[in-house]
Amino acid sequence: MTSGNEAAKPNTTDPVGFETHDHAGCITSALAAAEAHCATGGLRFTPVRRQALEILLQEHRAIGAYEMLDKLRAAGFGSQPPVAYRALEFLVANGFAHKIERLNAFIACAHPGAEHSPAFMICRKCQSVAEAQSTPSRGALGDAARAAGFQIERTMVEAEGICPSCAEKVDA
Amino acid sequence: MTSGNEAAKPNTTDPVGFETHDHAGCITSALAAAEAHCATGGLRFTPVRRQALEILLQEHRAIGAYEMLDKLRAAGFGSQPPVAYRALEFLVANGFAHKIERLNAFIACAHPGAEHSPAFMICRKCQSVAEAQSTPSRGALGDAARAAGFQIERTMVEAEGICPSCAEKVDA
DNA sequence: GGTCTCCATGTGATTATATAACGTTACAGG
DNA sequence: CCTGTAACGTTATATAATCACATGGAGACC
Repeated sequence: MTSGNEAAKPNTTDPVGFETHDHAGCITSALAAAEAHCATGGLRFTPVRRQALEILLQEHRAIGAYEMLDKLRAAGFGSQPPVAYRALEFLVANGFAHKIERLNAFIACAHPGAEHSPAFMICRKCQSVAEAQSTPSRGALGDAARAAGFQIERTMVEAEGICPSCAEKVDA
Repeated sequence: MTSGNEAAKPNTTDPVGFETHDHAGCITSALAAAEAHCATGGLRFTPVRRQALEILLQEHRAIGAYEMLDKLRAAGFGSQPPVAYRALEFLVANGFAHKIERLNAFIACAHPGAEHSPAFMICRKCQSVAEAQSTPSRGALGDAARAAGFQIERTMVEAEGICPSCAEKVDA
């Protein structure tokens, strides 16, 4: 609410999560993209899976598997942990969501469809999470991996710190 | 065992974990370094903490808190989870060990004393872990953080893939 | 249409990981 | 010696994740 730039559309490579945006629109388009991707790839975008993705998109923050389970139960689905874990596993496996290892929590992908290796910025005050891009194979890690003969398949990058919103609250 | 280069001493910035090295020596020197650091900083390098670090150094791999607890119990210390978690918390807080979020496990720091932001290479076959350096604030993530106004305090970089040893076993 | 198979779902039970809360003990400083 | 603080040990509990098994639906195939 500190600015009135709701007309500013972030492009798909911007970090998302610390700024206002067209929320209803991003939910709709992400769901549509997921549906299309599933149809193309022969994947089954079942009701639980759709609901789980919609929950992640609505919350727009990292939520734990049990919190997801509560919401799925409230929506009329099963009430045991595997229900949530299986839906989340599907979403993560297909790039619709990511797991934040640091928080043992899950968040909707901010750049659905695009091939990317995500990096996350996690606020240690308010726990909000923004997704950015990382360049895993470049830089020191890539050099070390090549030198050691290690074949990188996937990288997790999670930065902990203070988000702009919390920074201006405390100012110190 | 594929090479006889046990005389080759890796320098302190090399990745550690996928190659032979002077194991007894690295344990001794790491314990001494920890002791010295604690004496300097007024920290208490108590028996449990020392034993915990020695266990991590001996194993030279990532071990879970409960596995650590078993070993501490065997060494005559308390047998309840907080015993292990507190020792590990101390070691991590003071840079003697790191937590591998991906594995919910802990590993002795390979570059004790040095200020560094570690990056890990985790083999998905044998679970071995090597520590390298990362350059968090450089590259795409640093750019995104600056653009978003996010103040990075700490970064976790964990790469999953195949270690050289497992790679030559399967060859595919 | 029948039926077979595969995959997804739902459930109960269990395992794994981590922390809360509290009393006791060791130790440094006055 | 007294006192404050930090570390330790224990009980109990919270949180996270998986196992194992039964049911059911959608598509493939005849």
